Amino acid sequence: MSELENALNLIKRGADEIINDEELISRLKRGKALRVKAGFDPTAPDLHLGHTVLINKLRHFQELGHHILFLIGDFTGLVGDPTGRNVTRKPLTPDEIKENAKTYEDQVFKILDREKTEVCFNSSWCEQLGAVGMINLAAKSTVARMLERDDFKKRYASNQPISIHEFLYPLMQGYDSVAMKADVELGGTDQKFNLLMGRELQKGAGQEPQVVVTMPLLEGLDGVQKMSKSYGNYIGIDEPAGEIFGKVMSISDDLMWRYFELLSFRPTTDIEGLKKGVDQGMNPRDVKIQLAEEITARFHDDKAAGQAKDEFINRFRHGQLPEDIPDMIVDSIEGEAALVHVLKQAGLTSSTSEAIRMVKQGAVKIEGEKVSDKDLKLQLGDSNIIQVGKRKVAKVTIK
RNA sequence: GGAGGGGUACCCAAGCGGCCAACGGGGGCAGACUGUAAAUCUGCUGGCUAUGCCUUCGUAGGUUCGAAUCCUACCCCCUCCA
Repeated sequence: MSELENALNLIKRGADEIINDEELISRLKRGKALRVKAGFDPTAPDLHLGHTVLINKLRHFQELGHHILFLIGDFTGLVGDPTGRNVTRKPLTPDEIKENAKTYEDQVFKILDREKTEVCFNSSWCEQLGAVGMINLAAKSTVARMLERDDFKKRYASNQPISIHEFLYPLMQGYDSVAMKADVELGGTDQKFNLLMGRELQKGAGQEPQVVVTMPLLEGLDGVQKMSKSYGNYIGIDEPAGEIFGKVMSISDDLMWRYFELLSFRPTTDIEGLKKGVDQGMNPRDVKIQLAEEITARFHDDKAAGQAKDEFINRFRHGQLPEDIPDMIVDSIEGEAALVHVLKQAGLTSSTSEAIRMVKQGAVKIEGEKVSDKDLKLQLGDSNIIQVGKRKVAKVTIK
């Protein structure tokens, strides 16, 4: 295979769509490093695996020697993007944005090479635009065109509100491409419209239009909705190793292959092999463990991933208690403390009502013994390991 | 500006004077089972100083022995017309 073919294969891996192939090929043939842009919103500095699908693709480009432009949409952050929410987001202060941007960098450079990545802020050109500039920009598109966009169309059809300024976002994003002279822009499939707007505006500005590469949206832990913080179905890349490992293990056996495709750095041939193995009777659990280990190691290290794996196996396959059990101290009243109140105070349940429910359902164990009496009292000086369900444990001392 | 529809728990969505802490679904949690925090099945899903009490059906008042349900005002969303 030629170098060009190798490059193309890597770029295409997992990608949903490339607009368009020929333009990409002809640019690659020139042999010059391409300016590859991807934008991120600074309102959500906690990255999750869904974001990394895109970052992994940036890494592919980086490995091929291209110039990565990591754009932080701080201007957007100042205004407050209302997309999909009915609660107005409070605009961020410049300090908060700076803070978030820093968090972003810390997280992103677990995947990208810091030395070879240029971080940009769109405020540096958007602020110069001014009201006149904005209106000129707005004149470059039409309402009908905006309503073609799938999410606007859907919201419009289902009587969901669309604010006027949401129409400005695609334009601003497109303008970023002009200002950055992007050769390639990456985004999720939901970004397609915005990405294409970049092409339009670049043409208007006399530039060669950028090649657009869209990446599929990663499904969250539920396997249905896209991974997002607001759905609570995400794996944050800042989470402890044990959490990342466990969450990966909690995805369904079907979803696992999707994660392999979009998140693993293992060659496609490896993954095909694993699939065949499972078809021939290999336990999917063991394959999932490999995936969990790879992903955990990426955001921590091999050692932490190994520990997370051992702990997981001990805990869930052999039913052992975790190694680190937090110590909690709960006050007694007149020498005793009701179990349900202890559970709440120790943070094992969120309310006493929930504690009662948990006891009723047989979820509470003291020193491994199931508790069925919801009126049980603990005595002053008692110190017990209390479990609620499989995942919550604490050593609770009554003081 | 005019006419109409609508705002119910984490989300969707019933209820339209007492039997409503509020049907159903989703999500979440728990239990059983298991090869995994997979799949499947079952249960639970406002709070509390707890056999009772308190808060919750857009907001604020009112009617009533009693309101998510009726009345008034206000706020917000949507549709059509202008």
